[in-house]
Amino acid sequence: MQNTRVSAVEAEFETSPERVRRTQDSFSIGDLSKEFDITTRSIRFYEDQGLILPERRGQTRIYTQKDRVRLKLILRGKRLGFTLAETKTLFDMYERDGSSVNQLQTMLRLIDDKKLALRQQLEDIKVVLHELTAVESGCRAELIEKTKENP
Amino acid sequence: MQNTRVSAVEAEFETSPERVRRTQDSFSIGDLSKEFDITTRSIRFYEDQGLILPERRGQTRIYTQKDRVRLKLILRGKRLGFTLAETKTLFDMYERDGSSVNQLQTMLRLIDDKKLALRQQLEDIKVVLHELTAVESGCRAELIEKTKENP
DNA sequence: GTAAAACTTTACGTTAACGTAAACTTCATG
DNA sequence: CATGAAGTTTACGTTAACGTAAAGTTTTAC
Repeated sequence: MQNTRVSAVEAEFETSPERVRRTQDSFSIGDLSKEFDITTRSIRFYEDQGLILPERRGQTRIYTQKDRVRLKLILRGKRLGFTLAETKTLFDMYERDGSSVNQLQTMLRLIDDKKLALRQQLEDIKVVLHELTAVESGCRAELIEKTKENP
Repeated sequence: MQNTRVSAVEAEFETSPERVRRTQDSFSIGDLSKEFDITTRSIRFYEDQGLILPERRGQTRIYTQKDRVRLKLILRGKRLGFTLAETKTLFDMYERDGSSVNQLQTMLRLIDDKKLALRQQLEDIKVVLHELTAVESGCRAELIEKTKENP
């Protein structure tokens, strides 16, 4: 009974069958597109890019809980500014290295890069906001001049 | 002798011939590409998009001070987050309305839009930075766990 | 006078993440 | 059994701002 506690990140990857029995365990592409409010085109695109690999019943795609979790992770990644390629890297890494120490380190590197880039962006935006305010002041002053000239 | 003072924005548009006599009054595409550290391809592209209209001596483009000033404005616009299309709108407006009250108002609207968008971006980035930090903490905690398990 | 440098036009390629359209099959339902 | 919903594949289109290559002309330098 060691390891009753499941880490947050792994909990999203490993689908403990017992805990989800009460909900579905397979989904159509429509189900998922509704649940996550994305188009079926997007879901198929993620498959094209090698991020998901649903089973097939004939032609039709059948998605498991694992696929569903992956979708969730893809979308979270997007919110965090990861490209699909970066997210795929993490997935591939997890495939090859279940224990995933490697993956965690890669994730940390990615996060660090993102944070750096975002901080830079933050600074840039602040600068531009100031510049914009300056230009704005200039414009206002000029407008007042013009309005004086032609009342 | 009224109007000795020239407004900042107009000063960039109107090239007072007397004030620039000591420098060149025509430039090659190479001159400008070096001065502004952009490729000649970019300069020709701006022409394609209708932002500049240099004279020609035969095939060769001859740029005047006015063109040079426009280039400077294009680049400033880019720094401020304006698209080429937006900058073109301002140019076109100036062409049709030299007095330019209209232009100033449009500029103010554009600036306002940009500021709003940038502030939104700023907020978004802050949120993501926090999320990233949270995920990072999770990863670190997990790494420590893993390292304990397999010393 | 010739070779290199600078200039020209034309036009396809790039990036990311899908949108959109066409043309088809499969499934459920009244 | 027809029809409409949901699914499928294929493949071109979108956006912004150029990059890059090819193939030609003109100018400058020695």
